[in-house]
Amino acid sequence: MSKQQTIKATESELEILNILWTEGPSTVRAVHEKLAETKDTGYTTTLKQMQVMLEKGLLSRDASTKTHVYTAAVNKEQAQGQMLQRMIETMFNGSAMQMVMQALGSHKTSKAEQELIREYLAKKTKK
Amino acid sequence: MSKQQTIKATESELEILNILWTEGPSTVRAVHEKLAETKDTGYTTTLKQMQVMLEKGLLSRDASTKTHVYTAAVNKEQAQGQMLQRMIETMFNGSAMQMVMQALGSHKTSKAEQELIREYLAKKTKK
DNA sequence: CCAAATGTACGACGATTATCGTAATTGACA
DNA sequence: TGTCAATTACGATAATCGTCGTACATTTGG
Repeated sequence: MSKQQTIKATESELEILNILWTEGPSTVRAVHEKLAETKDTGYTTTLKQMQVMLEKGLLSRDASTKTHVYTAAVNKEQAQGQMLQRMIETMFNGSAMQMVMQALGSHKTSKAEQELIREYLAKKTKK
Repeated sequence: MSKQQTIKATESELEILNILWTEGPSTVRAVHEKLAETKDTGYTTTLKQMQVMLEKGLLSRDASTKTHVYTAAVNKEQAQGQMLQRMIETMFNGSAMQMVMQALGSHKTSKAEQELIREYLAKKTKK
């Protein structure tokens, strides 16, 4: 069991990881098509990125058929937690609350979202 | 008022920005000393980074005296908001709640912190 | 007034990123 | 079974990052 010390990924890599996390094991073409919805880069770019990510241990793949199938090799929750933690440390002086407040205060977070968060916390408190 | 389109900063730059945000206008030496508490790089490295950040418009400076004084040129709340938003979009499928849940679920977030967040939200709800 | 000491400027270097062109491979099917 | 369209492999390139050595500039204390 290769314990992944610290997960380090760039913005682009995170995008790819997220696609794999939500879509499950996918081909390069599938990932690329998903990416193409928001950005405009060539197929080989995506391919290369995923090959590099494989090298780094961020992805794994099944190469038994012509069209390889890639899978996220890092745990979603763990990766998210680490990213968040890093952000909290470098930008919010280590305070998760400051970060949550910023997230809730932002106009980009909808009222509905805020309401959901409150409910979640209420439930968590009550338990 | 030069509208900063999108604030883009690396991890290192964020560290420097955060120091300036909390300490206020500072000299390179002051920033470097603060940085030295956690990392171990040379003075000129910090200097160069800050010069690059000046170039990029992330910092401004008063060079009227020998020892220049640098100031964060980007708004703290705006920068934090953008970073958060980007993270929410690329890693949490656009859901702030998913992010908050992850942050609260992490064992790195202390009970005390969680309690504070609950209080904050309770107050916000009551109002 | 001049020599340390303290700062800044400049540029270089290796590593990594994002991007892509082109070559090699392979599997399906006519 | 040979061809062709799709896919992967293999660099190459330009940009950015983090790092620092070294040269140049400027105070300031003796």
